[in-house]
Amino acid sequence: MSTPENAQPGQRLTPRGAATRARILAAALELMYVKGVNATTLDDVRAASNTSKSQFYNHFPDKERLVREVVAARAAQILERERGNLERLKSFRGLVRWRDALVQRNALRNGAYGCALGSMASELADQDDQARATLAQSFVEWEGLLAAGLRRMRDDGVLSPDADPERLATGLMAALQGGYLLAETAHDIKPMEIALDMALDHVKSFLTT
Amino acid sequence: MSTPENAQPGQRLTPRGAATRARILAAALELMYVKGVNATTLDDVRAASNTSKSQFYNHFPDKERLVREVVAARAAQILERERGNLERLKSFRGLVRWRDALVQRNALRNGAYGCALGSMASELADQDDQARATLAQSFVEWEGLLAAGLRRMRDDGVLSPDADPERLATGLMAALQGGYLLAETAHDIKPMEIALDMALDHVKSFLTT
DNA sequence: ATCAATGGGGACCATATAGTCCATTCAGTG
DNA sequence: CACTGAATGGACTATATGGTCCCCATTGAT
Repeated sequence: MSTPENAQPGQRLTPRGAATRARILAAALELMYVKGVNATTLDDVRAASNTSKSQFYNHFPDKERLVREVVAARAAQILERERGNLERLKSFRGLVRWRDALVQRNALRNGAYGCALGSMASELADQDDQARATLAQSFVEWEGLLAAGLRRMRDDGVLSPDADPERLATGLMAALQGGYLLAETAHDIKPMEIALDMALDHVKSFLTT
Repeated sequence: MSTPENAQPGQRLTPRGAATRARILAAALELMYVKGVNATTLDDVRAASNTSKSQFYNHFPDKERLVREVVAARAAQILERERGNLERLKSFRGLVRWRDALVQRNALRNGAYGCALGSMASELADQDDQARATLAQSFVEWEGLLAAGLRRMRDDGVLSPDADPERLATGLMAALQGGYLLAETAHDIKPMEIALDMALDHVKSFLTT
């Protein structure tokens, strides 16, 4: 049988096959970021990954599934990165470093493409409910990393007891996402800097020292 | 000649023709909002507007032009509305009313589709530079309305002299757009409320009374 | 009524795109 | 080496989609 009943997990997979699958996913990850999900065709992915049609359908039942795996992979990648940036957050300076890292990364492209997660959210939220759910969950986890750091700050007495970590985290995430969007549209990261700085200023108002 | 040299302005246009053009644009405006720009086909527009292919190409040279007119029309519509909501802004309570109006409107759909301008910005920014420029300009004008109101508040002594109206306006817009995105993704307007409230809290910190 | 110009209906075309299928090659195991 | 299942190449199909074209209808002016 050329097309496995279940093009997903299950049956055996040689290292060679696994490498092909990884190449396809990596190409799609990149293309869907820079061109957008809907504007990326399977042929684009095929060409960029140096694979053939049959290889694609050997590993993915259809395009929708590829999209969902791309969403999941991107979410995992970003959460991994953010975990590294936030798991030891415990001071306002740490929050500033977090801000700087995001701004610098986005400055490299002058804001182009926006947030890898946010742009997919905007494109898929009203089109693929499963993808939307994954994205929503990812934002929750991302905010959770921020909230955990803010909670540590509060518990350490850095932030006042009436600071609400979850609320602040949501506000920071909104400022970040809004900043990404304005920067992408303006081709200028200034709005992103302003948005984040304003959110940080708000956090600062809860500092005890 | 069936297709006018210049499918845009120029040659005569009867009321009948104008009505057809308006119907096409209105249908595209709606469809591109709920389905997204790229996911809206000319056939969708044709069906929704009860027109034929030749009618479309009588009034628009191609799809790209339609998209640009949709962007311009939406921007004009939103700026018109926001002008009404902001031109007399001169108190913090006015800002709260502005927030409430946006949240309520978005709550009707539980956040679905997001901001009509923001979602197009995300989709078109890296795809159609002319559309991107129009959208960027529209955001600037929208922020300008906010900034003008904030400046009135500062000049009236409602806000402290060190409040920066432009900065605050950009921060408010980012919070709004980020809030839209998170609400759209979560299918819950709560994040939008939190984002806007946090931005308003920041403005509040500049109140003199 | 006639005529010219605008508006309209819809068949038609070229291409892009998702998806199918099968013959062939490759790699591991007896 | 022979065999087997996975991996691959790539032709092929069906359909969607943007865009063209031709002819007919409507309308307003003379």
